[in-house]
Amino acid sequence: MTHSEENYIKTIFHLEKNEKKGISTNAIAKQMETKPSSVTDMIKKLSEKNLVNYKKYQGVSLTTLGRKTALGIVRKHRLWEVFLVEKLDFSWDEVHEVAEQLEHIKSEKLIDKLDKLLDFPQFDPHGDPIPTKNGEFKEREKKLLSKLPILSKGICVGVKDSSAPFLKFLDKHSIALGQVVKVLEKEEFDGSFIIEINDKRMHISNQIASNLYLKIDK
Amino acid sequence: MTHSEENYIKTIFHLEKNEKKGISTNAIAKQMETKPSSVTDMIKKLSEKNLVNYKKYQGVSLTTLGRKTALGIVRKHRLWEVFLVEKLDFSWDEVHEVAEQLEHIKSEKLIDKLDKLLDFPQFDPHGDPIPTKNGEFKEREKKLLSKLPILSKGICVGVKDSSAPFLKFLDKHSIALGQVVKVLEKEEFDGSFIIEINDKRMHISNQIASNLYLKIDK
DNA sequence: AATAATTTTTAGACAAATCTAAAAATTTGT
DNA sequence: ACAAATTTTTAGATTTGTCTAAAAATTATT
Ligand SMILES: [Mn+2]
Ligand SMILES: [Mn+2]
Ligand SMILES: [Mn+2]
Ligand SMILES: [Mn+2]
Repeated sequence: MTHSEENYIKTIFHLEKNEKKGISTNAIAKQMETKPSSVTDMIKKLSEKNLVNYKKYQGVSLTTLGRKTALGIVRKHRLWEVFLVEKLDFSWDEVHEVAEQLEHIKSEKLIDKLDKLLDFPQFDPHGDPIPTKNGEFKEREKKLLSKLPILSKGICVGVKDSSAPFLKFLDKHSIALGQVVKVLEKEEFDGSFIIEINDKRMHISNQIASNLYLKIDK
Repeated sequence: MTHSEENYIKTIFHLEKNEKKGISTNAIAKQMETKPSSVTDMIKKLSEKNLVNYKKYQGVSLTTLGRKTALGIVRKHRLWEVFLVEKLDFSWDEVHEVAEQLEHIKSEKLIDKLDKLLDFPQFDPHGDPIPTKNGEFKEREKKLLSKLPILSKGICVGVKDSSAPFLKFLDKHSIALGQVVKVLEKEEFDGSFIIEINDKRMHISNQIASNLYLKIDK
């Protein structure tokens, strides 16, 4: 598989998470910053190779083989992100770009050994799950802070938006994965929240609350 | 720079080590397992970009910029090889192929951090020197075992042929870098040698002796 | 249900990197 | 020095992945 083919497969995989129907040509084009006509061309090729199901004008979905392939790429991407943070002291806002390149390196042995070096991590630096060698993929139970009832308590386990600006914002305000959070108040007017984090009260906008995942204490 | 351009630059760099004159189109084509006409095309592009000096029919040589670029790629290749051996337990005959891919990853920070993680190694698993960040490149003083006078003693510091079959052969016979070697006898008839290594006498063919580098004790 | 807007596909073009076949230049051998 | 052999370049084709512009199909609106 070429880099380009892998990127398409990965994009379709991610789009399928929030979309039960076939993925549209336009959605893929927008995500990949390319033109719909280019997407159609590539989809035909992927369809030839049995990686996607495709009927004209009907959108596209991954085949079993396509899904397996996507999981392999996502696995590599996320393991490399862990490596960059854990072994090379990258911060979590710097890893994605480099992982986009590293995910295309072809060597099963390399990725198995890397997995071992990192002690078989289950989640990447952004809290996203890492598929196993066999393609098993367990999403953690987690909810957006913005969706929680008042007085819930939980642990910060992930981000929905993992763009560098958002991650830097979190760093700046000392919000990190693993921290205990309590939702104190919601301001209905603008959807902002008052939370307790690091034993400190803090006011966060709705935009922030809508991009932080918590695991709820039972 | 594309992967392909980088591969050409690196090939020319390696060919320049054993050739004072311009590097011929055919030599590049043979090394890269491609056709001379493809080489001509690429050379023109590299020349446009000021990476090589080129006059029709006169062979090619790296410019200062080209050499600097080549050193960067070689640095990355060799650092990744060290990483694979030191951190991921690859054997020295398995690293080259993967390093051929990894050398094209673009991230200055990545390579600097990798260098640090590995504690700034000076040589790769095959005994080849690793250029510094600034492109300094110190060849170690070393001689082929086959070129040494009888009764010289030295330490095995490198291999000329770093193909997997040769490296596996050395493994099989417990010959490794760092070992002390004494040249006991040379058989003029077939150019083979009797050496002492690991406190054991051993008979090695001329082919082996012509591909092992020793650093001579003073 | 007909028309308008949008989405998707097709047709044709282009840049990058390669190839084959043929032409041009250089090198070798007598 | 000249012909033969070799090397190198050119010309033209091919594949991959992309693009623009136009046609076709689908979806939304009145
Ligand atoms: Mn990422
Ligand atoms: Mn991630
Ligand atoms: Mn190598
Ligand atoms: Mn090496």
